Amino acid sequence: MSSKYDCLLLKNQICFPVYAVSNKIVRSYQPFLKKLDLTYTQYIVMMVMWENEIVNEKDLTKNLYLQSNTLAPLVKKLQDKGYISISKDEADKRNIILKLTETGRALKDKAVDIPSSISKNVNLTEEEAISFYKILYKILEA
Amino acid sequence: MSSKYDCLLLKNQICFPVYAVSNKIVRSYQPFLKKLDLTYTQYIVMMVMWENEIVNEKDLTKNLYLQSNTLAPLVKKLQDKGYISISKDEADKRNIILKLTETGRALKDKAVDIPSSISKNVNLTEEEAISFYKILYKILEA
DNA sequence: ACAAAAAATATCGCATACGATATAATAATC
DNA sequence: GATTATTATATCGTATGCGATATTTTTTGT
Repeated sequence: MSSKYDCLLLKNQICFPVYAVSNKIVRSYQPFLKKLDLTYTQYIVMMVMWENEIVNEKDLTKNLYLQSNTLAPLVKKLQDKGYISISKDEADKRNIILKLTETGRALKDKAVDIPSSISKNVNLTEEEAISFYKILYKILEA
Repeated sequence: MSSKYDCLLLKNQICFPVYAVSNKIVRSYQPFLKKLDLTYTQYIVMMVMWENEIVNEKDLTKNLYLQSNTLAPLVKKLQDKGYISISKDEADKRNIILKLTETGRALKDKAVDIPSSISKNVNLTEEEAISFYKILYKILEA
């Protein structure tokens, strides 16, 4: 039996499990990140900082697919914790420049074991992981 | 060149794109849901209500992979909008019973076009969608 | 039946996310 | 070079999500 309402069944939705998995992932990170005094979103900001050391806030919003009004209070917290510094670009005062501090760089060594700890719970096969990755980025870049 | 820090690169992470796609999906729903006076989370609650009409709050938390402290204020808002009613189970007063109202049921007809509007933006092939779905539920049920 | 354990929700505090609007700085255009 | 358009952040309000703790109700064990 099918009805015009079938598309509204949770089990027929593709968007819902993405949302649920995302929540689950963020939850599963929290106990590990607590040791670094980071939330999940703060952690992905730090990942960008560890990779680039000096980052324009505008680039950060693009890298993380988030907006300035989400990131602004968050990077301020990271500054308060001493992990980054915030300054204005003298050449173009509209731009905010974030710089990794020594304390922030030191955190990288504590973070390095986290990804493997998480992936233990996820447990995808190699093919699944590759396929999953491709599809996710296909959607992100659409 | 590889380093022990490679696992901390955003592009090598599987968790990050899930999080970013989830945000993107929720964002893309908002203009459509605004017409129904619903947020995304309220919408998935309504999907459960449309399917079941009468729902135990405990079952709702399980179906949506969310907690009571997230859902409690949210269902109260749905009650305020007149879409559901909230009552206690007389047989076991710990249980909260949610019931779809007529107004809530009527909303279903307005919602029925939303899923196809969204999937136009996503644009996965049939195989991709199936594979994606399987992997997501594998993670959810792990 | 009564105390202890378990189950379910209630409450609180904190940290996102995002739309909407405002403001500041720079670029473009004539 | 003054005006307009664009770009980038700032501010505000609303709605989640979640950990932690407390409270209420039921179940269990004896």
